[in-house]
Amino acid sequence: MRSAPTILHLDMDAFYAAVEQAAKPSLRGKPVIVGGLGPRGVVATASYEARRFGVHSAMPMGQARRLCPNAAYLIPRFGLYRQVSDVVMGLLQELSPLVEPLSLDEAFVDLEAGGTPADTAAVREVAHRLRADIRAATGLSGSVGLAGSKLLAKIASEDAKPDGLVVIEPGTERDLLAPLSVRILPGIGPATAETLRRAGITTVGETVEAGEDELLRLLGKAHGSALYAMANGVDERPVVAERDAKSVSVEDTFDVDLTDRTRVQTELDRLAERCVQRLRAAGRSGRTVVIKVRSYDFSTLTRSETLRGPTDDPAVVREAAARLLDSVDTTAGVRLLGVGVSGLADFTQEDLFAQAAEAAGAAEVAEAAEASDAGEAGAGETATAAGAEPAPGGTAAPHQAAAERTGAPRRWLPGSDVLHAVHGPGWVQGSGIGRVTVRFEGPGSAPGRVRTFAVDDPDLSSTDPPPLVTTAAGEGAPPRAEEPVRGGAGPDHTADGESPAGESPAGQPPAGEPPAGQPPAGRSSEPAMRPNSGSGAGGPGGSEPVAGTSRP
DNA sequence: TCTGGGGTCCTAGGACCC
DNA sequence: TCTGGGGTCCTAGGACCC
Repeated sequence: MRSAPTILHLDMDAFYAAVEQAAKPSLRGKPVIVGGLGPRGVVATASYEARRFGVHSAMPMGQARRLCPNAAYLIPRFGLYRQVSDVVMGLLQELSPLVEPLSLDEAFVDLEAGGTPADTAAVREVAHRLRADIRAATGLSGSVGLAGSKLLAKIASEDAKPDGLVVIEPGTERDLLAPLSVRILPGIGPATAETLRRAGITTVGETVEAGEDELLRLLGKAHGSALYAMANGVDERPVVAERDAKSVSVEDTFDVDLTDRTRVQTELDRLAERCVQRLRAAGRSGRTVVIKVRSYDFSTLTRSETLRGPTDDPAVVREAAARLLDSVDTTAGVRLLGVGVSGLADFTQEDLFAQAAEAAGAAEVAEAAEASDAGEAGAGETATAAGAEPAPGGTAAPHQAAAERTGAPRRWLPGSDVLHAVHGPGWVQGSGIGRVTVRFEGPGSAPGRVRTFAVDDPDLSSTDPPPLVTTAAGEGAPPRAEEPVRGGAGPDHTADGESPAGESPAGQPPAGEPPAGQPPAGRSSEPAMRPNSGSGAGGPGGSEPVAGTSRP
């Protein structure tokens, strides 16, 4: 525990949705929902405007559509989000060498390790400047929590949302936590909360009163003692800059359950290939191959096999996966398949050569070459799979790749960027029945017009997203009104932000019109994402999901 | 239109070894 | 030819997080 609030937690506000709003002026101030658009998709992020309708992360997309039928529904574009994330993480790196990213939109920073004086006024000033810098560099808002531990810093940033800054002064932790639900503590999910509830424990204060012995009895050793410490505001976890991944995995949920055993095997092979590509891209190899099979009824099983030594050979992983599948009955229908590799070791390219030479297996080498060729054939899909981020959407990609190979009509995915020979840059608002609707606007433009084309219009092509902020200084971001610090009574830089996390669903919209009037500039390199929606021929209803039904 | 995808950590039983 | 007691590895499942 620290005597000054020098641990910072940054959480970008409704990140994916906010990026899309920054990129698409006509969506600013409107409900935007990013997630899988297939029949089994879920919400990844809902903008604050959409949250007012009750839409939230992890909600099935069908339910979101019922609650908020007029929202713009968009497929996630992780390449773009990663670019923006890199900018934000770069700003954090300037504050301290100890930056621990938790995801694309969240990170801890140890300000003390970065030389910030250990007093509240100094860290508050750093956080204030950080938020302004993030807005200037990305046009987006982030919420910041400052406290003496990770636990409290994260609670503080949650309390600060959206677009705020909350400081929790060391010494106030226990009193602040006592009335809150146990669910705010990390590691307490639905199941643990229910176990505690049955024991009459619902708040953090009641957790403390129950005592450590009782918690150990209820939850076991590791969980119980961790909970007891946290409930008392004790959290000594350090900010850790870099952690090596311990496993790599890929999985696909299918639009329709797979029943044909040959198809199941084919999909498993594909997943093994994708998994190995990711493994290799990370320069790693692994010893344990895992497959995951989710059945029609959502029951899930895993099977694993540990090899004699680490591998990154696609054939080896594919064959292990196939062996594992032999022991699984799939006749009733497979909803999801996954392949993973764990027990990771560092595996440099040199090691690979050594291994290949040693094995002297010409066959092995040939196979590896063949596999990497096959990988390149997938173009956009491969680029996605090679990234560190999940492929978007709930639907398997193979149909799309197949469509491109056979010259079938292109799919225009909602939200994706396009370029028209006459009208310039825009984005796909929706498509179906041989038509595609494009809105012509970009991050720096005014809200644009909509036009409709035939899906095979030769003037229309896919393109990379333009950068959100194209300025070099200049009048980049508009100066924001003074920071809306919560609970901060008094101008003194001392304790504020004890306002309990109420999360009013009617909170202000994420303010922030990014700079206007900038011409869209150079390209960035977003890998083409083709998560595919709908299954090849004759999908249900024969039309595709349409984004942004709101009228111009 | 019920429930994504990529991870981490923990537990528990059995095999195996000393 | 009644079984003690670790320690480690492997496998499977589950809770949790973003």
